[in-house]
Amino acid sequence: MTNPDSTFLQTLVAHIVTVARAHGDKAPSERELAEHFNVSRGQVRESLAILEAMKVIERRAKSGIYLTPDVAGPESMALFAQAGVPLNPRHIFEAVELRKIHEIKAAELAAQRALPENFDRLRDILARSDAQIAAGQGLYGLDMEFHLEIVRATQNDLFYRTCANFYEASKHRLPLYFAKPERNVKSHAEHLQIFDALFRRDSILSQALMNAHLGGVQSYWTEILDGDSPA
Amino acid sequence: MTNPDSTFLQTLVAHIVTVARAHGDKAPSERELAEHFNVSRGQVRESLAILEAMKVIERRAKSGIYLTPDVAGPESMALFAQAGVPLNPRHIFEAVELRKIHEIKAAELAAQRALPENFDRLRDILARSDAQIAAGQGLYGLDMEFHLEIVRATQNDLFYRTCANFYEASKHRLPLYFAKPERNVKSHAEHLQIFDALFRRDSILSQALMNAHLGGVQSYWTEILDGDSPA
DNA sequence: CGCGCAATCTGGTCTAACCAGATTGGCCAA
DNA sequence: TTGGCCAATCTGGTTAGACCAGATTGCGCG
Repeated sequence: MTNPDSTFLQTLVAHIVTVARAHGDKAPSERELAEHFNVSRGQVRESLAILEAMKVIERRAKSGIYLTPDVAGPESMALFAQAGVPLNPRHIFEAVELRKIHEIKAAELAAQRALPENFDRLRDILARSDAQIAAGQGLYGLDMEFHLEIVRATQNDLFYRTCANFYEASKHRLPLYFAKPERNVKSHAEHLQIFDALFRRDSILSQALMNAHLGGVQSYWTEILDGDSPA
Repeated sequence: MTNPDSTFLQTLVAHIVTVARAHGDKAPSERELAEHFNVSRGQVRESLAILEAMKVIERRAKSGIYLTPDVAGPESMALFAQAGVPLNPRHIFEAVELRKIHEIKAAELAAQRALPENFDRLRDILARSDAQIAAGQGLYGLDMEFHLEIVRATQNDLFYRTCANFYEASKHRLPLYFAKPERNVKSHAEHLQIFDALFRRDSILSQALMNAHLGGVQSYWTEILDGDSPA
């Protein structure tokens, strides 16, 4: 998904979904897809293998390709993960809620378990953020780095990977959020506070600050979505 | 990963990891792998595409295939997800901790948000569990269904999918856990209590019961792992 | 001993087949 | 007209062979 040509995967999926709207529907054949996109069949098969592993499609030998019958609603995880797919308010709400579930707990655990190297990395991230802010630039990826490093500081690798996957999936929304300078300044200031609480190993305060921080994100999106078109 | 020939993916990964560890994280070339497993290069490439999407490997054009530089230890998420790969104590600990993070919160939210249909499904699952227990059979998948339904009851689809993926990945460990009859009876009894708390919309109690329930799971694994060989 | 070029290796991509089961459409018989 | 059966067609699965261009390596020359 982070590959250079992950765009192909996305357009492929978009095309497939366009042709086969409902779950369980049949997608174009490999040969058709290959011709449509002007690539070889092998190329298509490689992408289809990934989509199958992601459970977006199902390939039935000698029969065809089908959208995976979905047990829990029309939007699949994979589709959600795609950059460019318009997100509806419900998606945003769910995403932020999940972040809160993960990261408030992460803050609590990180305050207890963070190692010197975690603090070092956090300091480095904050320093770079500082420079970025001073230069009038947005935080973008640095925000993600900061939050992920906190999860990493829980020393739970599985937890870290889960969150990392999730961030990867929502990365494309960052530019929108950090477009406004004042939001960057506010975020950065809050990050500094959180770091302070973590460094003092204050679990309770860390949790509270993280909660407030993410609450801000939540209300931002609410605002945006109540306004005009969703991004 | 649930495909019929997912075994090939597994043996492939096992081979790659074995070889790569000895050669500075560089895996055998596609051509070598193809020959080694007596399959075509296309076949290998399809599997490699999946492994790359899973971030187990990195394919560098014209250079080679490398194990993804692992930011947090040698065992990757994907390896963890594989059935048959021996789990070490750290994995177990992390998995249970992540379950607690997810499911205690899920219990809290479910108590507040569960819809009649969620209760219906939970009742059905419990009824089937009853039958299973009465017949002296293990719970196996029913345990997973119960826990997942609670997450679904939070009405956060993204949350549900995240947990569903995670369960899918650890499914293979269930038979070990539910081999002992008394464990089934205990789990079932606790499930009934949790359902009761949820139905009475008691967030606090639901959380507490879930915490205790998962605590039991935790100590079970601790026991097992302190004992003999990990499963 | 060190530098540079050439042979080699590697992933990336494409074409052209064959296989065997799934699917379908048309033809024939009732 | 209708029912059923068989053959042509389509589909994913899999393989072989070839070409490209950059990465890598190693040999030989200075």
